[in-house]
Order: sequence, then structure tokens, then C-alpha cells
Amino acid sequence: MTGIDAMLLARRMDRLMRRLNAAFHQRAEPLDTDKVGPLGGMVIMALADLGPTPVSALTAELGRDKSQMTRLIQMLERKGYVVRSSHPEDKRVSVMALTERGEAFTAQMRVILAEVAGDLLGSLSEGERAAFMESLGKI
Amino acid sequence: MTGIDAMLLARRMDRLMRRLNAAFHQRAEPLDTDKVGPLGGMVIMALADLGPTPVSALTAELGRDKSQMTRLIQMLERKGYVVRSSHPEDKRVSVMALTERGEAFTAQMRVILAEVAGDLLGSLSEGERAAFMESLGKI
DNA sequence: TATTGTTATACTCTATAACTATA
DNA sequence: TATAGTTATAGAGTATAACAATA
Repeated sequence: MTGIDAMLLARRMDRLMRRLNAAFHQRAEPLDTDKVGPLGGMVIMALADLGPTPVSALTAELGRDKSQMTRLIQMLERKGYVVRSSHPEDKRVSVMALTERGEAFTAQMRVILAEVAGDLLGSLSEGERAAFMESLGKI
Repeated sequence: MTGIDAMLLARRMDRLMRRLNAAFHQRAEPLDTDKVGPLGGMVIMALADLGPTPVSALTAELGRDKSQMTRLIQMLERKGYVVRSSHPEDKRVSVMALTERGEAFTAQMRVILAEVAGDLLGSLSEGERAAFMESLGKI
């Protein structure tokens, strides 16, 4: 017994994600001159938070498929946002890191995301916002 | 000043959606013998909540593109989950409704969604869950 | 044998624009 | 002229399996 309407939850989550994506892309697309796309942006954000990271760890962090990650990384590398280096102790793993260009892109994204989050969470009180973030972290 | 880390929020939302989708599809896919797919499921759920609804209203509710909705509805109609009827007062609009088969599918989905929601929200207290749902509704 | 990452492939979802039929 | 819905099409994201290199 959760006491909540699971179907309503699913529909609300879906709506929220749709709106978040729409709001974000509307502002981010004009700046995304290299077309790294939403998922490319997610990879860059994850690297910004995590620092240099093996592909496998990045894949787990983002919850995507490893083959998808391969293609995404190749694209980002080609466009100069990330670099790969092979792990000194295990030649199978390659470690991803942001380039300066990747860092600059991250800074831009932070600004946009803050705006979008501000708009989206504007209807919540300070306390509700904090509680929402905390619950999101626990889930 | 929202007082929250917007990039962390974005990454957490993305992760939550990925996990929710993965958990749901894992359980729903074996039952989805007709391959209505995730979005087909969303359409059916929306109709279950809203009752008979014009295509345009459904499109707005789900936040998808109207051309996407057309194809989705044609697929669901072909597979016997929904029926269309033209609006008596405006011949341009067609009104969607669930068939018995659609209703039966909804009942199955409710069970699965309740399980998934239970798993996912299991780490929150009753109060946190209610607050989370409420915030989701306000946003 | 197991794991890291790559390639190939097929499918679903998304976005845009041009079109029709009614209003 | 505006709105509801359709068609066509291209692009992005996803899932799976088979594979090579290294452990």
C-alpha cells in the first residue's frame, strides 16, 4: 500500500519530463551549434560532475546502453568536447575527460539549467523545493 | 535564487525516468503482446483517466506532436484498443474512447504501475511520498 | 572465461512542413 | 482565415546481439 495513484504518478512524471525537455531545448538549441544534442549534453554534465571517468562507469551513471555510449563519445570526441585516454593499469578501459571546450560548454549549460529549474520550480516554496530534491535523491 | 543545483536536478530527473521506464518495461513488455509500446500505453492511460476525448485534447494532455498522435491512434485502433467517432457538432474533430480491450489493458497496467511505484518510492516515508506527489502536481 | 568497448542493425520516438476538410 | 487531423520524411534515442582485445 503506497497510498498513491501510480497511474497518476506515471502521467505526471511523463508530463514533467516533457516540459523540462521542451523548456531546456528551446533555450539550449540555439547555443548548441555543434549539435551535441540532449544526450551529448547529459554525458558532458555527468563528466563535469564526476571528473575523468571510465566509459563503463559513465554508462552505469547515465543508465544507457554501452553501445549507445560508444557512439555518443565518438561524436563528442570528434567535435572536441571530450578526450579519451587508456587506463594505465587496464588496457581494456578508456577514461573520458572534458576538454576546455567541454568545460566551457558546461558553464553555458549551468546557466540555462538554472533558468529552467527556476521557472519550473517557481510554483514551489523554498521548503517544498528542498524536499523535492531530497526525495529525488533518495529514490 | 532557487537554492538548488539545477544540474544535479536535471541528472536526478533523468536517472529517475530511466529507472522508472526500465522497471516498467521489464514487467510490461511480456504482457504487451500486441506491441502497443510505451507511448501507446501512455495514450491508453490518459484515455482511462479522461474518458472520451478529442484527439487535440489528448495531444495537449500528453504534450506530444499531433502527427505523432495520429499514427499512435491509428495503431491502437487497428489493434482494437480504442475507437474513434466524429464529433456531432464539429465534423473536424474525432473523439477517442477505450474499447473493452483497452479497459482490460488499463487494468493490467494499473497493477504493474502500482508495483513499480511501490518499489521506486519504497525508500520514502508515507509523508514524503505524499509531498512528492503534491509537488509533482504543482510543477 | 569474464569484462571492456566496438560494430551492425532494427525499432521507437520526435520534429517539421505541407496537405485536406471542415469551420 | 483559422483549426482538426493526416501524410511524408528525416533525425535522434534505444535495445540486442555478435565481435575483438585484454584480463
